[in-house]
Amino acid sequence: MNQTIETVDQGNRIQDTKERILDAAERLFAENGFATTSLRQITAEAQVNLAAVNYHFQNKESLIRAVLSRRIGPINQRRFDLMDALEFSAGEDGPLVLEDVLSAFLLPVLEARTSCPEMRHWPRLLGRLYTELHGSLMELFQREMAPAAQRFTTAIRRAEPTLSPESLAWGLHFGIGAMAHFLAAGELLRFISRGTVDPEDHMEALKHLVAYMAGGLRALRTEKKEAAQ
Amino acid sequence: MNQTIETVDQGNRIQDTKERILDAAERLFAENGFATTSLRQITAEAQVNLAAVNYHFQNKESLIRAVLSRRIGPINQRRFDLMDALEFSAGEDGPLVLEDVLSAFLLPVLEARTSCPEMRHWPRLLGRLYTELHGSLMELFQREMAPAAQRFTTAIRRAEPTLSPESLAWGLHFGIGAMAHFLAAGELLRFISRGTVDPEDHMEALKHLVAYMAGGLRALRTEKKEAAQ
DNA sequence: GTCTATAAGGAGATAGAC
DNA sequence: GTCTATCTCCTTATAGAC
Repeated sequence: MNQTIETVDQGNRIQDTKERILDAAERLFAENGFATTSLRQITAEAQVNLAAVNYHFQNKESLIRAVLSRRIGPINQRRFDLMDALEFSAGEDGPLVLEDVLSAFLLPVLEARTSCPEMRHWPRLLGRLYTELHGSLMELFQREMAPAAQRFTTAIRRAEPTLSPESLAWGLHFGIGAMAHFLAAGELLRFISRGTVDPEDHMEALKHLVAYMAGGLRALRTEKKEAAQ
Repeated sequence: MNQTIETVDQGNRIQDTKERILDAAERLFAENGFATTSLRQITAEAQVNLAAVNYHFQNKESLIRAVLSRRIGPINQRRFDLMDALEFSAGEDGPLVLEDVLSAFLLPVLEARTSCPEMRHWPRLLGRLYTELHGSLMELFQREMAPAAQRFTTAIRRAEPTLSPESLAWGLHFGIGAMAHFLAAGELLRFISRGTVDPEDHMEALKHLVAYMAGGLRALRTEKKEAAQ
């Protein structure tokens, strides 16, 4: 057999076993979830031996961690690059536009869906993260996301200074939920819209998601609306 | 043993085996997810025999369906009652306030968390539904939710006539995501807010969620904002 | 309706040859 | 590094006594 040497990926480049496992795991975890995906499915898809998983990664949980870590870094780097550009053009104390900040947060995730083919499963995987994550994985995720959370919290407060810290927390949480749900279950949009909306169009998604999150956040600035009835 | 007769629930009322299984399953599914919860855990928690699950429900998937069906009906009934009241006081062609409609949608779910103790796990379970659901369960859910989706879509359009059907679909999807994420992972709010927000306060949650969704939806009415830079 | 006992299979993980 | 073979455990589901 010796699949390691014979098998090539779609780019005609030889992939080593470790990478193939990560790719297969990423796809299957995204598709079916962490708990329901077995190592056997992964090794079958990756065309490697079952024992290779335990050789390269010690166990299933470490594999999950490795799948996540591989992507989080580059995504957040891209976010930070976009924020660098925004803050540079805004100057030291110039205004920051809420929509721009939200775009810098969302664009790197949404473009991963289409830009490079090897990352097209990441968005859905990210969407799963928030509801399927338990104990140690949650800690890993929070640790890796903490710098980004800090920076975007600060940036949003600069864009909307009248937003209280508590309201910002609520709004951020809701926005992350909206994003995650779209990433994990975007196909529901076809059902809701009766086929008139295409969730694969990620520029449309970005436009609507940014507008929605900005409008939602701004609505939390003052809570002095007592609705009729 | 004969646990069926000896065991009583917190209300001093004798529960039968079937109900105890449903209660235990609801709690454990909400806590740990569908896939990772085994029937053995459920029967242990319910203090019934393992075989009872297969006697009362044919298999695990049917049990999941039963857990879901038991709650969806009453929740949607409560939603419809609230909408009846709203539409009655608004009259035939009177105005409908977006916040009121959203409250009618959200309140029955959020109050389930605290109002009656036997439903306190439902909200989190509902939150899991959207990302963990596969094939046949998704169909069941869509079928049971279709009437509510129809009615609230119509009501929101009446409250905000300038919202296009497509934008409404996007906004509804995002709002469901925000709600689901809060229900399933509300504890993250403690992390995001550094302990200043209490996700268990469901009146606060309703207030913020309604304001956020209303603001987000209204922001989708016109997309003529080209953000600077 | 409820129990015991067990079937039948899939899971993660490892030992040891190559 | 990669393979085969296997261990051990846990899962769902069922057969049959009571």
